[in-house]
Amino acid sequence: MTGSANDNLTDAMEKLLKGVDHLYSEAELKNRLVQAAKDRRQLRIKLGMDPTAPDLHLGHAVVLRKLRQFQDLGHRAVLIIGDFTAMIGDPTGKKKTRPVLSAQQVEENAKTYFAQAGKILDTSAEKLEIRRNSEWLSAMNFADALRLAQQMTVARMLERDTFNERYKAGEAIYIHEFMYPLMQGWDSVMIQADVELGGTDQTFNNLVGRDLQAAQGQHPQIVMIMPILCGTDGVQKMGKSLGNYVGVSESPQEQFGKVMSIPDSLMKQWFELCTALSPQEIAKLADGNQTHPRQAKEYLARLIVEQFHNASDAQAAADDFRRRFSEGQLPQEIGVQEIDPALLTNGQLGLLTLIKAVGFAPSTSEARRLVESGAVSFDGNKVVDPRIQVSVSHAPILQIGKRRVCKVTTRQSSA
RNA sequence: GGGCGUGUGCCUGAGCGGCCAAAAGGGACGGACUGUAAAUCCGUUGGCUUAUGCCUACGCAGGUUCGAAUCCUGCCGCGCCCA
Repeated sequence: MTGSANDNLTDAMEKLLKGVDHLYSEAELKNRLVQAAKDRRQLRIKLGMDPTAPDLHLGHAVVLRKLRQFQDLGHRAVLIIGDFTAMIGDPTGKKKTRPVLSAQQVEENAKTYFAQAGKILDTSAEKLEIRRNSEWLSAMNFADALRLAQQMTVARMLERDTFNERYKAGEAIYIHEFMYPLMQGWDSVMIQADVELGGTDQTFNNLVGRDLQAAQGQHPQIVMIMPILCGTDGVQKMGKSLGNYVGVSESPQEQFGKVMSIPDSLMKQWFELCTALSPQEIAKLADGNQTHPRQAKEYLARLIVEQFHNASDAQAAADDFRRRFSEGQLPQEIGVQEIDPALLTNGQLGLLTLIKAVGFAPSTSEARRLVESGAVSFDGNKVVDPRIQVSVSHAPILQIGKRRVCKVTTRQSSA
């Protein structure tokens, strides 16, 4: 009994430590796991979500996957919807004041969030608890807030990188920004978190939670920090606004293609943070002498697509990719775009108009540029003259570059 | 409250009253080469039913000029310094 319990613990620790950037602290986590097993109690694993960004990508998935591991070991994920803290916004940079979200917007964003997070998390009731921090934060009055502020010194606040840098650079730091870490830390107190997960940018906030809990006589939470995933450009961290992300709800084709486009230098990190492969397997795949980089990348792409779709979708995406980009052929399935018959004059319309109508270019000028630069082919023939008129009665294929292809038909006037 | 400074295209950042749809770099897009990798090279990068044409653009509103992103006035935003 003791022997196998120990083995379980070792296994669990090994699993939980994989891919972790920082852990405060390993010893505490181990003790907490042992104690929980003894008390037959689930650990409460906290993760905060920002209700303004409902589009999840691979970067979010890194932390969510870690949370899932805890769930698989029997623990309970406690997701905090930061509806109250969203009024401030995490002061990671100099952003304009966030618009206050209505309760309804928060609700909708949360719904979208869970629809996506559900692809990764175990959503069964005993493994997942969802809370909103307005629940306790909006009930606090000024005196409560002051008591909370008493727990922290300015010097301590200024340790935080973003504050430190801004302070040294002489940039403005508003007092209310100091409240953010305190509020987030208070969340930990209120839900009695055992562990809080987060990316490296959350280190300070999460550690504040530890202090506040200790001051309230709770066992301070263990803080587990995951690395920030690099985006497809291989330079900046993955983010929606940077356009270098792979979204969890994108199509298998899109996900596959995006993964294939990452720089080789990024593969190792992605294998580590986005797949369940062992370090040994990863070492083999990341070594160009043992595995051809293209091979390795294709495998990576499949593993990732599988997580958000399924194995056969991943296979299909791989086949499609090969066909289109390696062999330069048209895809198996070509999407059909219908255009408004009103655009036709004597059964024809200008090529530029067509390109715009099917959404391949945002403006006629852009369409013109594409044509003039030799990117466009119609009906299998390259077209360079922007003035050409075409007919679409035979459902011709329009292609721009390698990625944009469609079959064009006219919409049947049904009304 | 006072003083000084600043506000340009997706971003950074030049810009003499005319030659500015606006230098340069980045990014993005298209092409060549490839493994939709990296590196390199070429082209494009406000809009307009298709244009040696027109329209809209340099924080906002006015003004001075034949003519303004460039000068003047007011307003707004941002930053620094003094109080």
